[in-house]
Amino acid sequence: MTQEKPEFDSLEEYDEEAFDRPSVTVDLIIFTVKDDDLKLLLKKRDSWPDEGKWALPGSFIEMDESLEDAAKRTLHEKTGLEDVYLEQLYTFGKPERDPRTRVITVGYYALVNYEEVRDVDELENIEWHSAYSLPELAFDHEEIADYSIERLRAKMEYSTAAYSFLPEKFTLSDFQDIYETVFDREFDRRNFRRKLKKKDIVEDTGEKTEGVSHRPAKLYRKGRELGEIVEIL
Amino acid sequence: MTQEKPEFDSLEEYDEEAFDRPSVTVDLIIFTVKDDDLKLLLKKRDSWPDEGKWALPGSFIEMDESLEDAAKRTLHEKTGLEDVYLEQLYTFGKPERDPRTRVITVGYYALVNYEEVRDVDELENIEWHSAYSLPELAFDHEEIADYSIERLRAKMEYSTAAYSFLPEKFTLSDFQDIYETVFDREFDRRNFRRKLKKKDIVEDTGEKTEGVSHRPAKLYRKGRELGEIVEIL
DNA sequence: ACAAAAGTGTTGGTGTTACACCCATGT
DNA sequence: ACATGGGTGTAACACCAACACTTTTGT
Repeated sequence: MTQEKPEFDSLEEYDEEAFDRPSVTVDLIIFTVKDDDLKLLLKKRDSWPDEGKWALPGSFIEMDESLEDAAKRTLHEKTGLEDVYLEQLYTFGKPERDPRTRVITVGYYALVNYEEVRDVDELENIEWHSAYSLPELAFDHEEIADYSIERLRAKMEYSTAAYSFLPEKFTLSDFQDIYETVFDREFDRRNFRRKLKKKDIVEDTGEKTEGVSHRPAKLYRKGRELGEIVEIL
Repeated sequence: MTQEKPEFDSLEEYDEEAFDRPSVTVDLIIFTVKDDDLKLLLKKRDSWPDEGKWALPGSFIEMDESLEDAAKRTLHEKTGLEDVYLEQLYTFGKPERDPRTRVITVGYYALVNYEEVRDVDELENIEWHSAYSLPELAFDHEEIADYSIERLRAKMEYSTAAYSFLPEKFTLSDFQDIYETVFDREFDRRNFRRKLKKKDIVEDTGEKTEGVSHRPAKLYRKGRELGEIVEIL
């Protein structure tokens, strides 16, 4: 606190003096939508501190990988997925956020299609939890999770990130259901559909759903790139 | 790369094994508007690497301070200011971004009123530079600066962050000039003013400018909190 | 025939854009 | 009197919110 504050320019001396360095991790908020519920993947902690509480999956940054690569690696370990929508959320670094040592964590959020995720039961102590009724979380992970929901909503208002939650072919109701789940409110069907079509967010495949006990719905595919900026709400 | 990848849960062992930890810094993008130009504060590097190039002011995180505190400390060192608009931008962590050692940097951007900044000439090798014609920057600071301009614009579209650039009392033209400078384009005066008034972004003080060689302008003050969310453009 | 979800248009109100002239002051 | 920037209203258009009935299929 009262020791010399090294200037950025003098990093060589800083190294020689071996000042303490913080640990740096990535933590992942892995979102999916399933059964009209927004869910995120949590891992139960098996040791001190916060043993038994649920935590966001995370790992340490390795010296030769970028932050995004670390996030992708962690995501792959937990879900078997690659090439999903992934975005840096925020960096959390209060000194007391981890009682063991100084840990700065870079949060990333990922949007995944539930059907494409490797069966999570293969992994010990990993489960999907509703974002709307989270258990008690370890460290400051509740703050991180809350913030990630805010950012997810902001992103989905003006981009096509929602494709991530859907299979290749989907109905307009599927699309709308995602929005109603994530925003936890209803939208007018006619107005919602009009916008999806006018802004070329969806593209007709010519196919229809089969085997449903009501009128079949047209199937659409994405009409823009994943994550492209378009006003949706 | 092929060594064991420690799981988050096993941090105690990780510590004992003394894996390398990255250095963590904050870098600041300190914006101001002066003479119809968007400017940011740069420091000339006086040693390897990139000696002679300009760099964003930054410093190392200390073990007992939060990221935001580190950013405030750095801002104070360079400008003498406290309590300014300050927001985390993004965290940059490519392994090769600094040739000396692994450095992860958390970018923060600050918006300051030029008149309130301590005279920068007191400090060696620190200068304001136009964001629209930056010199060659050290490290990946050009990328950081570019991204910060994008984010500054996004923020100013829907919040009152622009108050930061203005004195307590200002004219509607002053406010508009800030926007025209930051967005590098013109806005219709009547439409712009209508919105500022209708959304209570400005509040009449009853005073007028004095000593100008044209019609005096009404003086306003901020009508909302700094950084409050309101659509402005 | 009934249940279930799909599909579809119009209207009134609101907000946005584009545009031109007079006013108050200092020199 | 001139130069300089300050101040103001309106019309056309685009967008948005609210609203209910018919269609297609499976059981």
